Amino acid sequence: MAARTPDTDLSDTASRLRNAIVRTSRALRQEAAGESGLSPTQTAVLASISRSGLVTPSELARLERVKRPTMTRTLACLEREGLIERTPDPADGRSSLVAINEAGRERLARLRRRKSAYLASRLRKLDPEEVETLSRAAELLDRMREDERP
Amino acid sequence: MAARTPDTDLSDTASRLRNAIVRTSRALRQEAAGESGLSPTQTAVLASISRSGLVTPSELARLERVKRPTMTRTLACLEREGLIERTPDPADGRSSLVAINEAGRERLARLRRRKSAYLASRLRKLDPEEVETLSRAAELLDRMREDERP
DNA sequence: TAGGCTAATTACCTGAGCTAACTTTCATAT
DNA sequence: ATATGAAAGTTAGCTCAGGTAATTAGCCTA
Repeated sequence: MAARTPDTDLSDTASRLRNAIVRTSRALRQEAAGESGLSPTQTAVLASISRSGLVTPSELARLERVKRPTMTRTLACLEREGLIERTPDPADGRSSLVAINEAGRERLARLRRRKSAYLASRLRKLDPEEVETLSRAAELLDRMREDERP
Repeated sequence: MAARTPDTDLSDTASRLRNAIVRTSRALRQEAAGESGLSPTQTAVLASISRSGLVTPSELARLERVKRPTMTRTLACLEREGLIERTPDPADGRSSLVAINEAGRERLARLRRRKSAYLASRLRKLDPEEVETLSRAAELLDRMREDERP
């Protein structure tokens, strides 16, 4: 059986991880402001829409773990930018279906190239083994959040 | 010699890492709102002050990679909460020196226990080896940001 | 000692999260 | 058939945390 990790170590790791994430997230936000015109939040939502195909605002809010009014605002912004389309939901008159359009796809492709450049340029300075560590960390972070059911 | 990591892999890793960080950061912010009374940003600054001893607002802004007015506001908040003290800088009349006080140290200790609980409780469900991966990832994220000199 | 640089602050803008309250629509129970 | 309750979306209004521009006060140097 695997050795138990002492709680003090876990707290320490948690604390360091938290600070690293907060600061990196801030750096990402700043980077975004300069280049692309879309914030990390907006980019994440656009990517979610792209992955989902046709999706309701509520579902998006659930995916992004954000409350519905927040998603309403973000979608309004993406729509203003002309990156998404909305059609009425034929199955539910209260709802609408959101989809990415051609401009959105292009923007997303460009963003993936340019905006990941911030992290990618830094990843490029690391060993392949360190990149692998970060890649696995990304999966772990996502998995850690999965069993939240609030 | 180590195999070169192809750029497409780097972009992919960068993209996944970015989304994971953005979403985790959001989860942390929500968690913070409930419990402790201090946001992740405020916590990070208080921890920075604690590490630094006596430090000027400008230096803190540099450490946290934030503009000075932003730091002014955050410090005002920490001061209102009675967690830090300011003394005039004997060497420079324009500046002041910031230090954590006893209440700040206590709060920080409590925060480290309580606020890391969010991450710690999730870390607890992972294998020790996975925790180790995240621990190394935290170091790597910090190192990656270090060579920014804008 | 005049002029320019730097530290800090103030005022104001934006984005992104939240809750509360409202409208419209759906589903259901009577 | 209709009344009631739940759910989707929005609107309004709050907060925090970032930013820029402009101001004030102090430092330094030619």
